[in-house]
Amino acid sequence: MSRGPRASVRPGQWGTSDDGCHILHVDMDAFFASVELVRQPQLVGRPVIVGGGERSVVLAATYEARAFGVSSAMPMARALRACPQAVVIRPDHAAYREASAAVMGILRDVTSVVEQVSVDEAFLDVRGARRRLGPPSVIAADIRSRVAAELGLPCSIGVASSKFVAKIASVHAKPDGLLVIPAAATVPFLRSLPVGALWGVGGKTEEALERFGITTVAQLADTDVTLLQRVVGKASGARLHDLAWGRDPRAVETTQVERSIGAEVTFREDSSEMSQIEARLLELADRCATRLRRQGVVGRVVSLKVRTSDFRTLTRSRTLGSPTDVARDVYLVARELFSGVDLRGLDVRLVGIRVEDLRERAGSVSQPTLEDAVLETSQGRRDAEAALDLVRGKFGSAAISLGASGLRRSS
DNA sequence: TCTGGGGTCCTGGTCCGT
DNA sequence: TCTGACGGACCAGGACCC
Repeated sequence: MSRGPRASVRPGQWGTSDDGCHILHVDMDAFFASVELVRQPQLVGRPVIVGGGERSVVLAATYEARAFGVSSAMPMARALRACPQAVVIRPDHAAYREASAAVMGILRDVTSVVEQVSVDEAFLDVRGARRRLGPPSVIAADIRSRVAAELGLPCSIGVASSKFVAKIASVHAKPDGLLVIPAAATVPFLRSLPVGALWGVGGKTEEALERFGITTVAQLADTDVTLLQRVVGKASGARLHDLAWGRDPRAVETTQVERSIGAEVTFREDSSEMSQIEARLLELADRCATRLRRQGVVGRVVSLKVRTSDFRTLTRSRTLGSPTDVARDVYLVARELFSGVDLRGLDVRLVGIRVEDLRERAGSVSQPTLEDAVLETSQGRRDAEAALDLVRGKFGSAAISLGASGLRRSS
């Protein structure tokens, strides 16, 4: 579901040699929509939008819908105005996860060096597979054939000498294509692109660069790095300059460490009702804590996000004395942080909770708090919530939930 | 036009200890 | 005891990605 800007590129325009091009970027085309077309083949050829209700945005759209100007991340209301005849399907994330696992299974047949970036894309380092399966471009073509034949899903693949260039190549290969950027053509290829094609250049950075007359990767590459650093910051400036010259030493990482776990929700209607907001905070804390326990991690920072009816986003965070995976702990901190937010009389549109600074639960030391002494032990609360996990595992997540009454402080 | 939900990373400000 | 420099931790916010 890449959204980067593109230039017009013909297959083979930059050459066909895949020497030194050991990185593949596999990107599923309109993934959620494609999965729905497999499930409902009668919709093939029709404009289909996967998205939620009026206040949500487009998650995926078929190319037939895109022809009407519909694009991912567009507000649903606007998408439906652009394409009123579109078939709208509510997202079924479980189905997409299942399809994603099947795709990743095919990729891991090719090589064990697979880095799954998101539900619909992955990097592969195919150096170790060359002798067995052939050159990278042949491997890429085989992957596309297998994914199409076994799962009925289209994907595009970029083949290049680095992750960043492979990623851009897959964007330019869409839809349902394959693009090789030979190592020797890397810099000329990059120089042909608009600056927004670079990873890390979104709307704001593009505007900032444009003020200095930088609209293409070529212009950025030729700009003094210290000037870039003044415009977009020290770290970003150096990184963008490196990328513009095709310098991207990142390896394909097979293990990824999660740095935070969070959940957020947008109210159907903006609200100022404290009981409603607190109920949502409790749900979110429960969702975060459940995932923390499932992954065997605890977090030391609780961060609250509040979006007001004027679309202003505020964040507040607090570092805990000891890390936690207990919903009650997370909820109480989030509620306290919320009480300190100045809403300026506005209603709340969204609330979110994120638990950060994660570490292995086994290795963490949990210090008893004063509250533990007054109420019950943190371990006791954790045990109770772990019991809920078991019930949910057996009867489904809707079977039981934390109640606000059980979490109320006794003070 | 009217903006989801899951994340990561960076920057700048403040506070505190040395 | 006061002052300033410096670095690290923490915090809030912004930008970006899928």
